[in-house]
Formats: sequence, C-alpha cells, structure tokens
Amino acid sequence: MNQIRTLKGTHDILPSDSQKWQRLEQIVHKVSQRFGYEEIRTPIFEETRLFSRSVGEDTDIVSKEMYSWEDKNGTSITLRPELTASVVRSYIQHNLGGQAPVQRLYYMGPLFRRERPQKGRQRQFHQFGVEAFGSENPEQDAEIIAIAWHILSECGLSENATLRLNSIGSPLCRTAYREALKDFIRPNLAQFSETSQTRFETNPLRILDTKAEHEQKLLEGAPIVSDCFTEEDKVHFESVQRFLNAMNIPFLIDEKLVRGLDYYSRTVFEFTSTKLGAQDALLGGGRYDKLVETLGGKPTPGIGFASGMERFLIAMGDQTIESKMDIYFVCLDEAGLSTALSLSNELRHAGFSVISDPLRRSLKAQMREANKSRARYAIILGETEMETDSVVLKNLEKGEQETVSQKNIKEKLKNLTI
RNA sequence: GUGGGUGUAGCUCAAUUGGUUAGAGCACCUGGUUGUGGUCCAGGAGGCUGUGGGUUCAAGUCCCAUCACUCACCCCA
Repeated sequence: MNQIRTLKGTHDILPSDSQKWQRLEQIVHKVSQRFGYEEIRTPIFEETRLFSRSVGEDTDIVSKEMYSWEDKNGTSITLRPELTASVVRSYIQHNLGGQAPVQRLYYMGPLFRRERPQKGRQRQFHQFGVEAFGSENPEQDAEIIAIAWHILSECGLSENATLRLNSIGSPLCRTAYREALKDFIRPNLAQFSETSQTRFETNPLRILDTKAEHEQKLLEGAPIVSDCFTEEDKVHFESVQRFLNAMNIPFLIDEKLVRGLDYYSRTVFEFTSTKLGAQDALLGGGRYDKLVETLGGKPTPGIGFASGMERFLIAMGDQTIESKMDIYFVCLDEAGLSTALSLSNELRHAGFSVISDPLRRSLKAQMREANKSRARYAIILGETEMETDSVVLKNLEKGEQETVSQKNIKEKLKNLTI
C-alpha cells in the first residue's frame, strides 16, 4: 500500500509558507480596500454552462482543462477555473447593479484547471483579482491598473514587472478586424500549423500569439487592430494611456497582446515578471463590456484583472518572517498543571500569546523549546513556586529572571510592555 | 496530450572502475550531577537507495519497465 499524497499539481501550504501567503493576502485586502473595493466570495463550484458561456467553448480552459462532473440531479457542475465569470454571475443574481451604479469588488481563492504542472502553474492554484462594474470610461481602466500596480509595489515587485497594454477594440471593431485578419491570412493558410488553422475558424486573433517563427514571418504586415478602431475606441485607448502617464505607471504597448478568454473587449493588459520561468504572467486582465449581457444581465460595462498568487510568491522570493511568542509557559510538576493552564489562559485573555508545554519533559527540554519558540519570556512553575503561589519570570533575551507572585504576573507583564 | 532532466535519512547532498555493515551536515531526541534556553561537547534515533523486473559471484551504481517530482512545449494567472 503506497502512501497517500497530494494529487499531481496540488500542494500543501505548510506553516513555513503560510506566513508569506498571509502577508500577500493582507496586502491585497489593504490595497483593494484603499481603492474602495469590497470583498466578494463565491462558491468553489458552479454550473458548467457558466464557464462555457463566458470563457468560451473553444478556449483551452473550457475545452480540455475543467474538472467537471454530473451531479446526482443531472446538472453538469465544474470546479471554477477562473473567477470573473462567478463574480459576474453573482452581480447579476443579486442585482448588485441596482444597488449602486458602480460596483467595486475584489476576491481571492482557489481555482482548478487540469493542466500539466510546471513552474508557476498548478492544478489547484490561487488568484486574487478585482472587478469594477458600471463604468465604461477610461479612468476606470486606469484605476484597475493602478490597483494592480499598487499591489505589485507593496510586494516589492514593481521593479521587475512590466506592464503590457493593448486595446482589442470594441466588439464591433473586433468583428471587422477579425475579417480583415482572416482576409490577410487566407492566401497562406495552408502554411500555418494545424492549431492555427483551427483557430482561423474559432478564434483568429489568437493566431497573432503564435510563437512559431515561420508563422510570425507569415504574419508580417498583417493588419493591426488599431486599423479598425472606431473613433471612440481610439479616444478610449489614448485616454487610458494618458491617465497611466499621469499616475506615473510605466507601460509598454504590445500589439500582439490578445488574451485568451473570449469575453474581453477594448483594454487588455498583463504584468509580466522577469523573476518567473516560462509562465511569466503575474497578472492579466481587461475590459469585458459585453459579458454581463452575455450571461443574461442588463448591459453593464466591466473591467478587472486576475493574478496568480503562487506566481506572486515565486517572484517575491524568500522573505521569511519569524513568528514570535510572548510567553512560553514551563511547568515542572504534574501537580502544577491546573495552575499553569489557568494562568496561561488568563494571560491570553489579556492579549499575550502563550504556549504551554504539553510534553512534561525536563526543565532543560522545556527551556530549549521556549528558546525555539522565540518567546520573549519564559514563565516557570515548579514545586518551589507552587508552595509560595509564585512563578519565575525569565527574560529570554537578557537571561535575567525574577520571582513574581501569581497574582501579580499579569500586571507585571503588562508593565513590561512586551 | 508531447518532450527533456532528476529520484539515496525530515531537508541539502556524499558513496572509487559494480565489491563487506550506504555516510556527512542541518534538523530531531537524551545527557554533560539537585530546577534553567541559545554556544560548545558526547551519545542516540532515523534508509527495503521511488517501485517492479533483469544482467552479475556481487547492484545505490549497469539494462528495461513503471511511478513520482521537476522543467519546457501548448495554454494561461
């Protein structure tokens, strides 16, 4: 019988790592709230059609990476492979748009995609993201990007991160562009790879993403999206850039940046990091002005981004934060355990962090443990102390100790302002 | 789904051309006289060398298979 272990592409987050996670989570909460965004939490699984409709049937995510199964009543259920769709579903379901013209939401949590794992990519992974509903104006785009920029800065990543920006135009422009691109490719279609040929029908824009050199050559001189921009698209994109400049957020126009999900329109962007491997996208997002409608809501513009928390943590590197305790409670005598427990508890009520040793080992062993816990103080309760209703309070940093009555220990510690 | 790399103690790694009982550091445990941590010293525990087969007098070492991990392709965060 071989050992049971985590499934491929899933990992335990052990205490040595969870501190880093908590730090990142705190930054996300803090920065999002600083911009007036509120947290939304949606279920881990949803109806399958939510994702197929929004993300797109032909995307890799929907066509081959979802964990789906049939529930006992016959509905097809899927572990969420992304979160924008769920947030939009929730926005519609609870008519959030009716409560305020602009809804600002952020989220974090696990997502599931059945891919081959590699650096920065797992089957269960975590994202945080923000979404803003209700404004189609470029200042909203700029704000969303600014949130991303702030979080990256707080994590110390802005130095090694590059913002790639593009506009794929309004849905109208997209249709026109799609045709123009197809017209351009069609004469040489036979020279493209099989996947590109499939995309020619399903999602021609994705062909632009190709990394194959000979295909890149064939694409030279292809029409670019901006050729098909409407006047509004153009003004919108220019305004986004102007606002980013005003906020001193550096960016790079990347005309090849298309983004894989079907629902994007106009602004798309991505932050890449030099600290990652081949999967170098820390964060990606864009505008999705038609998505709410697609999922059955009232036409409502929206924009947001999602970012991979594992990738953030890789990019952030090792920055161990040592946890500290206030007090390590050492008890030397079984007869003293009740007193030890009650004193420890009292101190915790007073706000101190206290570990009480549960192994009944020697004083030496308990003191060693106290030292390892990085506690500032050890409280020792032995036979002698029991007799006089006192404890020994030892300052572990200075090595000094004194006897304090049990009655006064709480006040004593408060005065020491741990 | 396709390719490459790697599997020896909890972790990081050793182990001559195949050759006795597979080692070290860190971590862990116990001690170094009565009830005191870190440093130091001594001792201890911990491995079916990923698994299964094969070659050989002899396999951690060579061969095959399998599994796992990992990196990359694809795609994405």
